[in-house]
Amino acid sequence: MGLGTGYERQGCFLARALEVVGERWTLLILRDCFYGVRHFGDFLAHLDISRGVLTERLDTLVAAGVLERRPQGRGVEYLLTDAGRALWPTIHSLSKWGEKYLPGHHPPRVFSHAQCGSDLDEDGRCPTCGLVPDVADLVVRLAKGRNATPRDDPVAQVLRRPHRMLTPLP
Amino acid sequence: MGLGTGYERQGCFLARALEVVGERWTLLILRDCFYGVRHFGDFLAHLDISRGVLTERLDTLVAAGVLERRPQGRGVEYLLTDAGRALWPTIHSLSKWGEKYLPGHHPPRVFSHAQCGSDLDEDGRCPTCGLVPDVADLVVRLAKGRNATPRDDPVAQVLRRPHRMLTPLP
DNA sequence: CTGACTGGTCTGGTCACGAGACCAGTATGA
DNA sequence: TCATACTGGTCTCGTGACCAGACCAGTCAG
Repeated sequence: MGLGTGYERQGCFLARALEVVGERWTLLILRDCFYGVRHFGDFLAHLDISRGVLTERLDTLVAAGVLERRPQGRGVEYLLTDAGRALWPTIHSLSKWGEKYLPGHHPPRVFSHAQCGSDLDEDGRCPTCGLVPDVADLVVRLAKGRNATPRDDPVAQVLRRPHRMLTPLP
Repeated sequence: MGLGTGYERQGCFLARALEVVGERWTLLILRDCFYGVRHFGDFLAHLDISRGVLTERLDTLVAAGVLERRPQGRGVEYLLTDAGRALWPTIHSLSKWGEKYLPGHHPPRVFSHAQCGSDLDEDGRCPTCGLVPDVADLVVRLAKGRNATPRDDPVAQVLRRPHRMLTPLP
């Protein structure tokens, strides 16, 4: 769909935001970016997304200034820009909403403040420091519990152990 | 798509949430619910959405426990449940993100705390009270500025003046 | 030079969406 | 009492997005 997904006449910034970030897969791609995924092939393996759609979404996100595309070594890196990082509160609150109100057959991921080790509360605040830490200062880990059908790609494997957000992954 | 939008293997509550709330139009429907829209016909007039899709989205939201469907007088009312209201932080933060990082040719909507009259900050907090007010205690208004192509349905007309969130609209 | 790896493009079938015609139940008014 | 309008839908058909998988081009290692 690219830009102008049919929400033009809404005259509303929620609609504008959804033109960039509201398409199928986009928020999951960004979630992976926060986890530290940077390469085309890793997105492909971790999300069950088709190549064509992944290409299109990455292009849209780069065009919108949410990701930066940077050739590197053998390959290409996609990195969150400041605008991209600013989406963290949205992603976190939607995740927490799902955890609270929707049934799921898998353990949630927990975010903790790297400096003091406390788990964040529902609003993303560190209960010890009282502040909302920067995403780069968070560690994700999987809560205890059995996942019925765990994935087995390289990204999923790294994410079984605690991992510092935004640091390169596999 | 209904439930099971193809994100099943993600084992992640963000994906679960997106199965309910991540399809085209859904968040805009919910935005309208927060504004106080309750009737099929008003959603239809305010969003440029097709009848079939609107029907399907409302059904999905009711099935997921986000909206409640209640026959009333002549017609039917769709009301936010507690789970539905809990989506406000997500919608607000995404809106604010769009306002800050995306170009738009229209004035933003501003939310203020009804009790003390202060405009909310970026995190949805009332700078005077220091707390995050309940959505029901907010008033929306349109910031000053010209909208290039304003809408002219009944809902849009009411929303030109300040309006208490969640109170019935047209 | 060859083979493997990465980041793609292209294609063909399927499924979701948009527009608009149609319809059923309930009030309302003459 | 019957015609009319209003509300909340359903149905159909054409178009476009998505998925799976084949294919491809550039680059680096051996």
